[in-house]
Amino acid sequence: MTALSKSEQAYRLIRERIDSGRYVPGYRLVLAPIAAELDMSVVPVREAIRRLEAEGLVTFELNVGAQVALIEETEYQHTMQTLAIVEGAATGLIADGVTEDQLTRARAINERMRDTLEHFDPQRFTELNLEFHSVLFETCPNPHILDLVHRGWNRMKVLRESSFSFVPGRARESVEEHDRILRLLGERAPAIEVELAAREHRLATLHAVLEQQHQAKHRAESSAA
Amino acid sequence: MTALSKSEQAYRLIRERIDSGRYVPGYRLVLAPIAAELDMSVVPVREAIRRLEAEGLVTFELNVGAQVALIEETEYQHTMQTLAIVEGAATGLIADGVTEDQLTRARAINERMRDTLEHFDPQRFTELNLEFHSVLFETCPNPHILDLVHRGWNRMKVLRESSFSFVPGRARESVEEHDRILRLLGERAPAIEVELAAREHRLATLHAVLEQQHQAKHRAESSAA
DNA sequence: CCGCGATAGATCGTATATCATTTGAGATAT
DNA sequence: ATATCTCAAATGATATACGATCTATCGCGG
Repeated sequence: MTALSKSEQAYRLIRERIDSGRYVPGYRLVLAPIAAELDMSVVPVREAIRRLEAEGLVTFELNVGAQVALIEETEYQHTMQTLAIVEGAATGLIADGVTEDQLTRARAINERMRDTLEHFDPQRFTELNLEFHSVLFETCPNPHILDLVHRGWNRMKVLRESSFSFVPGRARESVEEHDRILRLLGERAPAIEVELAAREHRLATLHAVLEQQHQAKHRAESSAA
Repeated sequence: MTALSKSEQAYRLIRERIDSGRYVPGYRLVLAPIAAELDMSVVPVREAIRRLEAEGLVTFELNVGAQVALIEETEYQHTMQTLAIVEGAATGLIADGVTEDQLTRARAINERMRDTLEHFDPQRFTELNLEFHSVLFETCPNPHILDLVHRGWNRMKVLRESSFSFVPGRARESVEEHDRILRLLGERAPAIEVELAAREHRLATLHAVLEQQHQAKHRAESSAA
């Protein structure tokens, strides 16, 4: 009835804790305590950590051990840029086969996102955002691309909690960009157009965050002077 | 002096054998014999196989074991399509920062490819092709995208050996498309233009292979009738 | 003759034990 | 005071052993 190997259990636990931020970047994943907590030996825990390593969520050093992947300044940029590319591509790929039902549901989700703009809840907004894109990706014919999108999302989960805060006003733009993507899909625009719109959608968020960081830095410097 | 863990040794051995085609798709990776051959216990071998699983080179089933990933008809398409997207993106990203030195070396490699067209050697051609793109990717600022490209190449290694043969005439076109990409890069064309050219380059190969398969199938059917 | 259940062999999954490596604290010498 | 050396504790890496699970074969009953 378990149908779940111990290494799978360990994987899920560690993964969940990284996602939730309980294991922050830099946290050392020591085998023995984790194994003890899960009431298993270290062997399955090692396997779980190896999987996480292959996914880029933890870094590893021979005879030293694993720690939750650290994020450099540029890491966020690269992840977002990559996500923009693969998410854009995935959206472009659905352009030809998107159904009216999908569009209807996506529109509904986007309206709910619009509603939340009044009493804004970043957590909820992010959830709805994932839902929005997930609905569209349902009919993506290329599972590889979808896999890359999901990897990107997972990576973002780690990054989000760290030092990258929310950008005011970006949510509203985001909803409008969703409108635009839905409109393009609805009027059966060329796939490349849809792709680039989706890509820009993600890149716009990246640029907004970078801009905000730049300004925050500038403020800090002038106040220090 | 070893500086190499056993699980790493196991990983490399298995990986090399998958790449070289010695372990064909469907081949069952049984722990004990591999461990015996490498003179180690099964534990590091398991870890190695887990890594390969995370990379998609082998599939895994609980309590049954691992086998080299099988390729369905559509798998090749999806892999090539994904590779077209990420390789295109990577090429687009270098557009702004490409150096004259890179272009010179890439041109030289492409000329060597042109030379091999006379007495054609698919193996050699593929090597040079990788070299060509590698030279360009040297300055790619986004390591994530590069990683995706390499994953794609690895995946292709597995697929190439299987059932997807060479397409006559495609090599010459390929060299010409390389010329085109180099020309765009040389005249500092917009990144998106470079990206789409590189993407098309890869997609053209995909379409050529599909077309050839379609014709082969058609021939088989009419001769059967 | 075919289908189904029992059984044995193969193989995987995990625990325990041991060896190897790293790291840091304390001692010692310069 | 600082640098380096030594050694012990912590931790990772691997081997071995055993129990669990699957798979294929064989025999039995329909």
